[in-house]
Amino acid sequence: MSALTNAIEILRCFSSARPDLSFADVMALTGKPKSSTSRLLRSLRDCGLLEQDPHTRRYRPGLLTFELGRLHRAHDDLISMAERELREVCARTGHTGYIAVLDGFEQVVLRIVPGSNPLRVVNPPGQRTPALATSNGRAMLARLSDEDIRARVPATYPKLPRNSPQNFKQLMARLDEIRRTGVSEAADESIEGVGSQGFALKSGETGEMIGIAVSYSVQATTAAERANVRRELAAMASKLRRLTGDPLDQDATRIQTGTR
Amino acid sequence: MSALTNAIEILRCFSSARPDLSFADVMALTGKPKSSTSRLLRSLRDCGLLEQDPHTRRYRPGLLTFELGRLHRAHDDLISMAERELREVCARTGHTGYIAVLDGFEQVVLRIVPGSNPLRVVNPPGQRTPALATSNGRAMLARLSDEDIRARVPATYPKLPRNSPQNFKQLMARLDEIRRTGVSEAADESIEGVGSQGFALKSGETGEMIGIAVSYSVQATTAAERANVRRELAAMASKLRRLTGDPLDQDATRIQTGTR
DNA sequence: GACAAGGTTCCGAAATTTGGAACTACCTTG
DNA sequence: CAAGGTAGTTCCAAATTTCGGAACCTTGTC
Repeated sequence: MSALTNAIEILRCFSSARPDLSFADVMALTGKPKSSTSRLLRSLRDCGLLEQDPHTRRYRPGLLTFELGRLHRAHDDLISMAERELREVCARTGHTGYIAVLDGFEQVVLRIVPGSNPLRVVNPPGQRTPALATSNGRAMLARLSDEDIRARVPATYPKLPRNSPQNFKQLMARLDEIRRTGVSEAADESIEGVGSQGFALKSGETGEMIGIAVSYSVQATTAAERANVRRELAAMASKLRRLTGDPLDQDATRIQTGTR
Repeated sequence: MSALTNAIEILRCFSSARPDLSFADVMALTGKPKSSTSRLLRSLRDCGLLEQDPHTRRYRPGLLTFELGRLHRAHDDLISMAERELREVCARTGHTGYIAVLDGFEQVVLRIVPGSNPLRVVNPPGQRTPALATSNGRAMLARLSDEDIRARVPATYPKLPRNSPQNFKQLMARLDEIRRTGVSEAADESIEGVGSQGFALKSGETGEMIGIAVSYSVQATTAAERANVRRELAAMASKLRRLTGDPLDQDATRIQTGTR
């Protein structure tokens, strides 16, 4: 196991739930002996990947990660193009928009477009959530091959919110539905009372994939309003697929909120 | 030279001026042989610290840096307290506010508070600039010991904009002035026509230091307006020093826009 | 088809990492 | 104040990685 692997293992211990860690936390989370942990933490601190609070002695991601994180946006073309379109839809509908990428069986929020309707934004950029429990997450999964999906879902199926697929079979059923209908929808999953609709967009050029979703309060929206969101998303999906050369664009006449 | 050191050396090649790099760029910038560069880039990519554009094959900071960079913000107390005060000053004066930290002889922008006056923001968060050429950068340097300053300035004094100190002696003269008068001011340095005033804030608890500045167009402001900015900053400095237990707070009656 | 640029793989020598144990520093408690 | 605990560092020989030159692929180009 290389020094870099170890370093990454430590870095991956940090999350929004645990934005800072003590020496003991890191030791427990990585299961490494004291001496190794000590040496590694010091290296990471000295090189700027971690910072240590002088008072509490706890560690947190360092200045270097802040700088590099700002540069990550260079990811431009696909994401900023999608963001531009999403902004318009959010302005028209008043709802909140999300753009995320898939990483394993989780998704990471890249951009948020706050809507005008009051709805607390609970997923700030950088937030990591199981892709199985979101509309755009499932839309992205639906575009993978079945074997790829199987490889991504952990051996022990994760515990998900009540309305999310509770096991692999239910998951595949929902993905199949997305593939058939082209619509990915979620309601009362990650957050009670919040629903969303989403789709996956894949660049024909680079093959990279992002998930785009619009989320709203289930109570505060009518069925008609949700149908309107569906139309807006379908139009956005169609336009973006054309612009980015998404392989799904081939039969551009069909309504494609989701996938195949 | 450890694997981690090499990895960091590569990561530090990225900057806002060069947000993505090719294999050859990295090789040239690090001066490492092909084989080492190849191995290292692959490791960094596999672990998520870098991403590779599938089309151009160029590398850029990866998803992991994005996530960690977001967490770095949790670094709150001192910075968010300063940001809150800065927001009020910027709202009152209409100018743009900056918060930065010192790293070697450079500073990194952490937060920006856009003013209502139209002035293009040229230093987005994450931006790295020589601290010698900004008002708050020099204010931070002024609070270090002379030997510490000497250790930070590179052996060959860097080439700076016309109005910045051109050599070590000039630099020390300006720092001494800051120490005496308590005021740090810059005009027409990094950017033509832009001036700024700043001060350094140090937490009495943790010892960490940040630089706070307000910047404005030199042409579009009167001397009276700039004097007003000075008063605003002095008031903010005084209040923040009290709140954070800054060692400089000892004689809180004096006007302290800059440092001792 | 030859060439160059860009990049990967191989391999033995050399340097680094590992982790147990001993050690230091600093609290807390009886 | 001594004893015990917690937190973390340093040491060292063994084991693992890394290093970099050279040979080897792959792709686009003239």
